[in-house]
Amino acid sequence: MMQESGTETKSNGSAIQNGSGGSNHLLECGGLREGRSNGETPAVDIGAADLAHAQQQQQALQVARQLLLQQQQQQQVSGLKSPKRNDKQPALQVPVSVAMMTPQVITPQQMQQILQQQVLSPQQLQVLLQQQQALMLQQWSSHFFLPDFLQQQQVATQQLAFQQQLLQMQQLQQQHLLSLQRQGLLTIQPGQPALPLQPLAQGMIPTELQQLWKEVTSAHTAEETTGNNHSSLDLTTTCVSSSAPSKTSLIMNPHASTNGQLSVHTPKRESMSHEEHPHSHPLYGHGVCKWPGCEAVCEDFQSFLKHLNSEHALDDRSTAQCRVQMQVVQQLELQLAKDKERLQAMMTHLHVKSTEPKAAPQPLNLVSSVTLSKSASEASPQSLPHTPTTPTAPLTPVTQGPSVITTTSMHTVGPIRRRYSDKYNVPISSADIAQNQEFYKNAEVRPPFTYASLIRQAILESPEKQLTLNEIYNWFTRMFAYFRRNAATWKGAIRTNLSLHKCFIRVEDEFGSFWTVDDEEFKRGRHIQRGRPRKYCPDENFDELVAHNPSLIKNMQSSHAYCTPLNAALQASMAENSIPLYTTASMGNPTLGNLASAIREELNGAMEHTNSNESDSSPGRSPMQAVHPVHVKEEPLDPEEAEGPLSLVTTANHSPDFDHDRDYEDEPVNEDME
DNA sequence: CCGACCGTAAACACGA
DNA sequence: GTCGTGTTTACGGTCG
Repeated sequence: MMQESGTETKSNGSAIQNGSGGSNHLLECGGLREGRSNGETPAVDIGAADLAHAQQQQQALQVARQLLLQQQQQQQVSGLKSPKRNDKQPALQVPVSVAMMTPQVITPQQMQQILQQQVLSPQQLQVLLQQQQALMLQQWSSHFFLPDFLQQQQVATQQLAFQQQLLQMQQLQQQHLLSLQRQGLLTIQPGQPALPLQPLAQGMIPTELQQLWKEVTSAHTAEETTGNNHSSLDLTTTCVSSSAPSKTSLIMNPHASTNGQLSVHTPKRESMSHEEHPHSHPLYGHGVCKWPGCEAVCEDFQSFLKHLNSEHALDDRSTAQCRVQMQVVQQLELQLAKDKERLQAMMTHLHVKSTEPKAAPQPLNLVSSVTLSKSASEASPQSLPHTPTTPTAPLTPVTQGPSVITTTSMHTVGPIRRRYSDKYNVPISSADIAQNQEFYKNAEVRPPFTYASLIRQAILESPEKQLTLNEIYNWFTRMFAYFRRNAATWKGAIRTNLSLHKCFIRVEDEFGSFWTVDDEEFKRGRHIQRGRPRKYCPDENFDELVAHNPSLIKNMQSSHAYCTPLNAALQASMAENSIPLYTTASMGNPTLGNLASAIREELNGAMEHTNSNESDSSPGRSPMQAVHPVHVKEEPLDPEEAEGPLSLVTTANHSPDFDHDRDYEDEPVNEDME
């Protein structure tokens, strides 16, 4: 590849020898064509936003987790009369009073909906949860309003005797236990199945229920004191490398969370604090009773216990509060599970993007002998992107090619060989390549883009929207490890594509030639029909003419470029594309800039007049000729008309010289055949 | 099956 | 003559 710099040296005075991926512009900055010689793509920060979202999500999850922990503590404590639990104190306290001002009442369903639909920031989540909690507590404590389920519950409890209350409490606790079981917070021992509890309990007498209650409670407590339950809740570091979790595994099952190092801080310290601080209690903090809606001031722990036993004894009110607290916890858990799932998907998604390249060292050894088509068929079972967020998406080892992740659309995953046919000739977005930049840079995987698309991308990525052939080569080798081999093959393909595609415009100046792209033409996807004479202009006289006019582009498309006006579509296309094409070139490079300005001016002038079909061009407009060349055609509906028009050029140029182009005389006919 | 597209290889021309 | 560049053609495969 080093040898390829010869031409470039000629053109800009500094060789480009960075086939392995160095930064071109540094080497080229001294050249006159420095502006356009850089095909380098600035590193795109593809992951920043995603990571930010993931971080935010994780923060939200942490907050939710903290809230959930506390809620569970409160729930457990409020629902249980076990003496063991009285020694415990919550490590976290929710400032319930903060949110009391919110007048709105959000039903659990609404809250759940909100929580499910949105990714809340930590602050938002916290505020929302606090508000909701506060509201609910207010409602229960005042008995002004209760949600339906609560009303039913309360009516039921009011009609029940103490025995029934016990039964209800037992059911509540069973629900709680079931919930905890689902979450993996509670390990049900073999001899102590929890599921049969429900039918069992219904047939039990209160004393039996109480006994069972105590057993379950103690089991729960014992389980809790180990800290395992809490550790299972810690999501901070666990989800990166794990595969997409199933719904069930999402629910914080400690047995399922084997893949992540469980963060130690919160859980164990909490449980230890409970053990180590006998006077701590989840419902007691800062001298205040933390019973939902209570906030009674208790001078010391003893008075708190007294208060707790007196004011929050087992009655319908406490039961209702407990139940509501359970609802809160459940919703938090649900939200947590969903957020965790979301985070999991996000992390998996980002993980795939960031690490897959290295994880797939020899993803597809399509390198050498396999043809593009073969690789395409192997690599891409499908041609349309699908969401990477689906659990199935990420890594399918063998057949998988690169994971293409689109940010804008984060949706392409897998080896997608994109073929940009004329019908589906959608340009590759910068993101398409950029997002997988690292992958293709490191893995010798054939990019699922056509040469034309890649060439276009290379050109468009360049500051000046123009590259020399050598720069295009460099871009390929720099951006794709795959193109660091078999140079002859793909370089030949590049050249062929440059010549073959209408969208690529060769521009020649005094320093050499470079290639630009007509994006509109590219989107049209038209190729120059094979067998038809094209850009090549063997006419010696013409060459002579070009020699006298360095800015003249050689690859003028055939004679009709000089005798027919541009069609409207072409004009629009040119107006859109040509100016940016040259704008940057005109800056910072005097010579080329002048040339570019001249071309642009000429082009603009031509644009304004082409509709007239008039040959308004003057000899002085010669640079202009250079520009249109290639696009001359292409109104599919009316090829001939499309062909026709372009008179920019000048009678003067329309010299006998061009008549030698008889080879191209039938071009319009051929194009019509398109 | 057909045609368009694509990738590849090759031939050829041209200029340095 | 060699090399880089550019064009054109042929061929086979894929895909709609």
